[in-house]
Amino acid sequence: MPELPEIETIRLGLLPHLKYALVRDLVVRNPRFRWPIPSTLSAQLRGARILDLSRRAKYLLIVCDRGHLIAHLGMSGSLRLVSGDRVIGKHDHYDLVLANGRIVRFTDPRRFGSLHWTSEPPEKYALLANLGVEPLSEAFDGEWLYHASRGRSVSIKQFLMDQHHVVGVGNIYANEALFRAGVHPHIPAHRVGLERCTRIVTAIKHTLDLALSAGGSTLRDFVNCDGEPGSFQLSYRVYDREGKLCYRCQGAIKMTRQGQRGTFYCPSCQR
DNA sequence: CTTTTGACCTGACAGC
DNA sequence: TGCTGTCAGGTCAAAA
Repeated sequence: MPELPEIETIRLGLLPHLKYALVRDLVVRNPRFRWPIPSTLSAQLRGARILDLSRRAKYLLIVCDRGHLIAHLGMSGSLRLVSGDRVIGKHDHYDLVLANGRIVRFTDPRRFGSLHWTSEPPEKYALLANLGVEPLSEAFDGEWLYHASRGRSVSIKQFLMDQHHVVGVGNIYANEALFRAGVHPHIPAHRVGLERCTRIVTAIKHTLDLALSAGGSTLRDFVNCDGEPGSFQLSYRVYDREGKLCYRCQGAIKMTRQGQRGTFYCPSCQR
């Protein structure tokens, strides 16, 4: 499923094809997502000029001359650039048709994705307005994490996964980053000191950078805009490795559940 | 205010 | 073989 590096990979892949492209149409086959695609959107988009692509958290922002199209890929969504004669699959829910006949096709078996439109500045849009700091920005550092987590009783892992604090850190990266930082996922956030906060931040940036520089990782069924998996085989050190041996200490990886999400960790390497 | 739980959806897989 | 049940995931809304 796409996490932040995967969205960024898709953005970079689509950018040369979409920048300054003219939108011929938006074809919606199935508007039923978490938020329905407004029926008026197609008409609004016809003839629009795409100026740029940007990203906020895991939202892809398609900057148009008359507003912003905001796409979220949920957990099973993909955006692929296809030719006009490509066969339409069962889960191909909408097409952004360009004037040159090429299509940006959204496929999402589980329909957790969504498509939004706003003519306001995107940062004012309700779903984006309360998002936290970007994990790859300079603002996100050990000091920031330390101060932001004071007085918070939730576990450090759940804190990191809360989009109101830091965006773009999903379950897999949270598990992996905490292992790399040597921090136990169950520790209450307020009890993680500055030194460990710094290690966590470094580990998050490092893990995201690794996947990013390799064009996305092969997280489950991720494919980039050309329909290819990421070239970087992110070998999980703890995620989905319950009962297997820790690569560092040879102890058994443990699995628990936090907020209905699987947590994987090494009890002796993470404290 | 913070924190927890439920809901959404469907493919994959385990167990009968 | 085929049915049923459970799980995964991101993230908002509602409940506590």
